[in-house]
Amino acid sequence: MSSITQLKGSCEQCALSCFCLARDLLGSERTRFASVVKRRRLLEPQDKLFIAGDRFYALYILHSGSAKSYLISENGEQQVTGFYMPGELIGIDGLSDHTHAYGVEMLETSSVCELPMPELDRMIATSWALRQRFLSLISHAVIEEQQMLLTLGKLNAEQRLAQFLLNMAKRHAHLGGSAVEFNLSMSRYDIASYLGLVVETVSRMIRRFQEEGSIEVNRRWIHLINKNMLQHRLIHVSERKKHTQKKQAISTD
Amino acid sequence: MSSITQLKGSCEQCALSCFCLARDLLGSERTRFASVVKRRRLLEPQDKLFIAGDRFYALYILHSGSAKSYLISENGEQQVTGFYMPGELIGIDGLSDHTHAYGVEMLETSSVCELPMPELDRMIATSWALRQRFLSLISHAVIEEQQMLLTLGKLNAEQRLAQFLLNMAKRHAHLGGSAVEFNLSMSRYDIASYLGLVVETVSRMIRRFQEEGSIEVNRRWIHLINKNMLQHRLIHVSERKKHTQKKQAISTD
DNA sequence: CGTACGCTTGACTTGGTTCAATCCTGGTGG
DNA sequence: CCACCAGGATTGAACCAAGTCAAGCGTACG
Repeated sequence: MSSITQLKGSCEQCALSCFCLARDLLGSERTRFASVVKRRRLLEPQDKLFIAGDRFYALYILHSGSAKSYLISENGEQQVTGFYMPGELIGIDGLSDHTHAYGVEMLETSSVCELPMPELDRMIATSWALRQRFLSLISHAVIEEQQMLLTLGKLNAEQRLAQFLLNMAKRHAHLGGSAVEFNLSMSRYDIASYLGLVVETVSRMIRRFQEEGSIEVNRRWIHLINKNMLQHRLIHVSERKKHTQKKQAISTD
Repeated sequence: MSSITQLKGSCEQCALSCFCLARDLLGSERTRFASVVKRRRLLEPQDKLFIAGDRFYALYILHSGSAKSYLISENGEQQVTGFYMPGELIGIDGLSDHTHAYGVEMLETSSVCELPMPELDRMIATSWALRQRFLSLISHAVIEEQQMLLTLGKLNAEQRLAQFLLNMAKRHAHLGGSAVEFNLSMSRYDIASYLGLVVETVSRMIRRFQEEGSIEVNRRWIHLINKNMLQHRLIHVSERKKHTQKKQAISTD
């Protein structure tokens, strides 16, 4: 297949290297890191980078495009557990027992840099900067997931969507895009699954935000007109609930 | 405070070392690991090992007792994000930006081994076995959290509690305890928060399991009489839901 | 001994799901 | 070029699982 491109030693020219695992590497270390990148794989929408149960042998950096990770529940439903954007590390679920615990599927035409674990491990051992960066990225993934546990555990549908949109905006901005206008690469079904909702609820919440003038939407194109209104929802409970909370607040001395 | 005990070089005698970060270390490496353990801290119930925002400087291994990690939501509610049992690694949320992202609070009188990061990092760099074990534990934490995202995203209250009880049983068994009889160290409130439910719902689900004879409960003491009945619920939809579906199917003609 | 707190229980309410119908829109083939 | 179709997305109506509210129980502890 022509979906494999040899790109050894291309990290120096890669515009993404200021975001990815190589971010903090200088001169010779960056060159050495480039040699760890075995190849760059080109993938189409719905292509799977790996699925649950696959043998783990490499980590990946998403170079372009986007992807989702997902688990299949015991009764066969798909639960989306995360979305990946360029520069992000994919595959750390395999480090535990050399078998992937979840699957990763591309949302659009994408390319990923493949980092075979033996080579990467050797460089992690010897490069302090890479080791710090690597641990930092893993730790960040843990924190993001914890945040998501809070989202699923405590927030209502409206708040979950607001959080999701603000998070997407932040990540787009981080990559140099607009912080208020962007295209979602995932379907409403993926968003719903990720947020622990059904697709109808997502649709209704989007409409609600549009009607109040917080956002403008056209299919997958999103324009955040008033971020504050979205942020406000995360802090304050919806109007109806407020006076019951006041009672609790008084007893918090 | 007398809550600090100097225990340098005690890993060799530690019964837990076959579970913890030192598991795969042999002879001299294990001795060296013992010197990384700066001290063992003794903590009382409700003591905080660290809270969100604290500066990160060490990782910890829970030596005895148990703990919970938690986040505080923007409107001040506590979300329990995980429980720790002996041998488990605590504090990886700090590796990202040297600040703890969540808090960890003891559930009972506990002791933790403190591993200052600079020393641990040096050993991770030089010991292949420790590095593998370390990455494995972190990866395991990621997988556990992903599993929890599925739990919160797809399972109903009954299934969440069943999953929780089976998971607790498995972890107790792993530590050499009984797989069917154990004491929970956390309150119903913590369980409810962890499972994204309210305490009343947890109470009702416990009663439901007792009434059907799956479990026996006395305060925090749990006896799993019929694990299969609990496991069954994770795969199949509850009976009550089934026949309401049937009823609807009948009334559709 | 009493009181505070963890836990349980019952009655009621509701946010989000389910079911069903319809509307887009992009791709395909005649 | 248009007709057709499939799958994503939206909308409305009805329902129910879990939350809320309120009351009461039991036990640990000062």
